[in-house]
Amino acid sequence: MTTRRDAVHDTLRQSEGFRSAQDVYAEMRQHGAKIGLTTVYRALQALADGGHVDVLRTDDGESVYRACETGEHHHHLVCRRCGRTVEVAGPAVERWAETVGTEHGFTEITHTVEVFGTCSSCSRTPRPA
Amino acid sequence: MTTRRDAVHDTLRQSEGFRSAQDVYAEMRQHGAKIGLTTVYRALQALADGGHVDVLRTDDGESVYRACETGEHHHHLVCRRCGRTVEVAGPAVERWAETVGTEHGFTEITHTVEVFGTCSSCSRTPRPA
DNA sequence: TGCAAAATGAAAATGGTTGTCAAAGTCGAC
DNA sequence: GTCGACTTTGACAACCATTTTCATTTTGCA
Ligand SMILES: [Zn+2]
Ligand SMILES: [Zn+2]
Ligand SMILES: [Zn+2]
Ligand SMILES: [Zn+2]
Repeated sequence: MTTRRDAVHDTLRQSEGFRSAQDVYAEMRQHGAKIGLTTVYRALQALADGGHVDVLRTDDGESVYRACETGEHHHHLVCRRCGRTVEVAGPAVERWAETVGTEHGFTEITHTVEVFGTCSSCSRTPRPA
Repeated sequence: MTTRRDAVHDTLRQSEGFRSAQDVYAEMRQHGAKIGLTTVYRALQALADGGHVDVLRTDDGESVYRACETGEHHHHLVCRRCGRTVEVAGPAVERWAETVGTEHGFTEITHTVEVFGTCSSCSRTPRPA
């Protein structure tokens, strides 16, 4: 029953970085999969809701997904050129967020933290412009 | 020449939290301002590009803007209920981001950090559901 | 005053995402 | 094995924030 969802999950697992719904859809069709775009969107949503994949928004507002190794809370170091992504932990950041929120009387504190950069492989190739 | 842009900036300054382009447009019209939606979008973009206002994306992909007090690099503690926003500094986070990026061979490191919570005023009102 | 360049905004286009709904698949009950 | 209730699927249309177009002001300046 979850064949489609698993297929989407698998496709995501084979990707190095974050991929958009349209990316995943295109790739699956490329590999001969018989699936609709709507279903890909639904599968990704379900996977995200269930905490099986991570989601974030690109600068241009697109949602991108990634099947991370660890199920625990973590953040990402993403290459802005090629998308290569490294999962990173930040105990100091976790504490800081909690503290700063509490200090101002806020409760139920959450946070979003992403780090971007140019990876070593990409910084070797000629500059963009 | 920058009359419109200043008007948009002023409207933003009178707001406590982050506001969307449509919000700003609606409020300006409410107050009798003669301005088009396109111009509001352009003004906000220009202000953001010039570093005069901060931008971030809501969970549903909308861009929201805020005229912050300080021009220096900072982050935000935002009430997810009423939008009240506090500007916060996080030297530890700045260092952590730089370090974690460098450790993995990344250069030109940037980061996005936002903290969300329920402010003391809001946590006094009855629970949502 | 004259006019080229910049700003404006109404309307149309864009594009990712979600809603609709009829067709296809699932599965236990009989 | 068949039937019917329920779920899943996906082509297509609808949404909606944002961008593009482009004709019409407005501005800056000689
Ligand atoms: Zn790279
Ligand atoms: Zn964290
Ligand atoms: Zn609040
Ligand atoms: Zn910072």
